[in-house]
Amino acid sequence: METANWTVGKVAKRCGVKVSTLHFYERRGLIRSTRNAGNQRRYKPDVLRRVSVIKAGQKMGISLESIRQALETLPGQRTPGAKDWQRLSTHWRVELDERIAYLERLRDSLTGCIGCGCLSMENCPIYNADDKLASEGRGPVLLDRARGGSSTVTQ
Amino acid sequence: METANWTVGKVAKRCGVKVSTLHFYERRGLIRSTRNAGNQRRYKPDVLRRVSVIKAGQKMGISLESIRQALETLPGQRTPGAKDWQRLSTHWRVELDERIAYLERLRDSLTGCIGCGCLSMENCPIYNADDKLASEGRGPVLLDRARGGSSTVTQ
DNA sequence: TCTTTACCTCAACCTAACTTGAGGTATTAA
DNA sequence: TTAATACCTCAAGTTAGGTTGAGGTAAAGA
Repeated sequence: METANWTVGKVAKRCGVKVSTLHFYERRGLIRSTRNAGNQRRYKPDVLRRVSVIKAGQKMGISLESIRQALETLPGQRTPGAKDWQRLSTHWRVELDERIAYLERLRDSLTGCIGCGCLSMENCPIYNADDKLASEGRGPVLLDRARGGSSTVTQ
Repeated sequence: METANWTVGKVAKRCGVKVSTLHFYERRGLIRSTRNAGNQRRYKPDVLRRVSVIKAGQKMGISLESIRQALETLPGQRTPGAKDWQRLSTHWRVELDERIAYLERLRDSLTGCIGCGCLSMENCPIYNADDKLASEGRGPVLLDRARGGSSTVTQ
């Protein structure tokens, strides 16, 4: 067991996130901490890698909840090693591939549309492009803010 | 001027969105309607294409606000024609290309990481991957829900 | 020792993109 | 004509991913 002696402020600075973000991640079960005598958080050094992984996952468009689930598969007792992180990144690599493929299909459709100027529901291939990823429900978000409620048509 | 005789319910059904979504889009200035004697919305047929464009843009990861701005460049008086929609899709095609390129860079970095199992802040290329797109501020979202506040580190 | 800086909790706020519901009016079909 | 839909507005709720602030305690350095 490694010594848990990183304070929340140090971790925040080192990882480039705010202290409040670390609190938030802890509430969400993405990272853990122990407390010192004065009830202050103390982290084991592997928290640094965990936060990196969280940020990397977010860049790939993976939701915090999915990241949490991925982190959950890491060994709880021993400190995760290279193999563990490899498994994780291999998994995400696949997701990233799918995401890229989806956007490429969209791009191809769009290229078709540029010719006809359509982009219209009835005719446009882009509208009917393979929606597998898009409709997969609780998928991730990319590069920015919310998209809100499901677009299911209960009508 | 085309006849504005689409009711909100018809448009919703045809476009696969909820009535409340159309109300919402109107409040946000993405679509417009006129009212009949009984204060009910009536739409010109080009609203169908506008909604398609909105949905296509969202699939590409473009925010509603950016979509609004794009739609704003369409002719207000005459009904937009093929040329107008072409200009729009050409513009988005570029954005989509950038987005794909960003994810590909990320994928390449990740591939490197799989070898070393790192994914860690200090060493991992993915962590320091070109963040141009990601940090461009109010960019769009992809395929799903919110990611929330900016990740600027004011410390 | 004293003061500054860091930390703690909890509640409330923020944005995007919608959805839900209440209370009431229009339109449509039988 | 009447009942069933469809529509209207406005306020409030939802989710993700955080941020902000108040009120109070701990630790660190001069």
